[in-house]
Amino acid sequence: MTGNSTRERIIEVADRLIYERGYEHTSFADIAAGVKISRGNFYHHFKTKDEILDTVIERRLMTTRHLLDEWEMTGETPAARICCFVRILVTNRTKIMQFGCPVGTLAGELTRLGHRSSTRASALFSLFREWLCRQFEQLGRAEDADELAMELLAWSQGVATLASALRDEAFLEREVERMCEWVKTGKENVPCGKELD
Amino acid sequence: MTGNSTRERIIEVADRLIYERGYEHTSFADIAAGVKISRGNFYHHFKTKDEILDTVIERRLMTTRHLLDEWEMTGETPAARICCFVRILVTNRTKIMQFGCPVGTLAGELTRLGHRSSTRASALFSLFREWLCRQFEQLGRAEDADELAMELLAWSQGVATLASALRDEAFLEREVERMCEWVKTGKENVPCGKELD
DNA sequence: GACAGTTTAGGACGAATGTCCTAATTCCTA
DNA sequence: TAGGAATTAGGACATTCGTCCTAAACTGTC
Repeated sequence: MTGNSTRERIIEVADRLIYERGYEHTSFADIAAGVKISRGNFYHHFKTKDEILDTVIERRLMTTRHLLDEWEMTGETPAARICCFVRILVTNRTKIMQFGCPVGTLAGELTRLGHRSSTRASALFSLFREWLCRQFEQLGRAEDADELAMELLAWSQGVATLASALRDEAFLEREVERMCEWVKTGKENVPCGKELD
Repeated sequence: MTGNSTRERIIEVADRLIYERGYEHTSFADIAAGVKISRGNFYHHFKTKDEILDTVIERRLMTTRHLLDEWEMTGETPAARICCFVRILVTNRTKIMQFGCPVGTLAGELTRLGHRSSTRASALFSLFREWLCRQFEQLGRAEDADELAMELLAWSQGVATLASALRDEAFLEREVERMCEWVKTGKENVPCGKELD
């Protein structure tokens, strides 16, 4: 039951593999090989594959809550805190370029397959949504805070998807800057500073 | 070799199933059952699973080219043509809510798995990108046309992902309206018409 | 040192997978 | 209409999948 128990190591490897390969494409054998235990041992810790998935999702929810709490504690301005969120795209750009956004890909896969746990996976989005919503409220946008939160979520999702598919890391970095600018100024920094006619 | 040949029917069913379940999660047996032929017959038309995938991708590329050509021929203004693109989100909203964007999900899956055909799948994005680029050029934004195209692509991708994961069809419809507004006015219609401070 | 409970390894299981073979049937052409 | 090519059905194949069982090894307690 210690932090480095076999169970904990299984969850860590499963978490990584589910991100890198997707849930359906991650097998018991893959995870067991990653943890370096026998497949039989596996069943002692998790009775079904879905049970691992649920555990991984709950773990991600917990990790995300802690991350958001940390950002909230930093004492910076609301705009700066929102930029913390935006900049995870840059921080994790190597993995995002390879595997996409961990939140979006899992929620997408489970929703598409009509999996029982798709709701819990999507709850990760809700976590970010509500946190962003609070930040926009503190920024003086109480009336439309949730809409702004959804807008920023969608924006960052799209950037992750497109940068990964088109292998365009410069695009990812450029868009992160534009998002931060948008948060600070409230205006979209249309490229080249022109208006569409 | 006619239009309704077995081969053509296989491609159609494979196209649909690959969209609905993803490539790895679509089996020979699934497709064969959909076409109502034996699995053995299958091998006469396609030697490997990857061969079907390639055929489906090429078919999607062709279909998309025709679609874009049609939009280009309608003789409307460039802004109206761009809105044609944006509104496919609404037109296909039922399937998008269930299975996400067909372009983004396939490109994402293949990129993540490091599949040989990921580049061709991403070429679908390039098709839209170049088409949008041309429209923005005709709209008098030659210098930053490509950046605007990427921006709109990312925006629509994010909206599809988020609407599907959070089962929020109203969000999808609202964002489509905002995108069309953005194309016409060149300004982002920030919710509630306020500016961030 | 004996014992109970936990953890582990190894493998069995039926089902499903992608691939491939063979033998029928259908179709077109000479 | 006869013969050859194209198409089809059915199943064999090795492998992998999630699941589950059993027996050995380990752990801590009296």
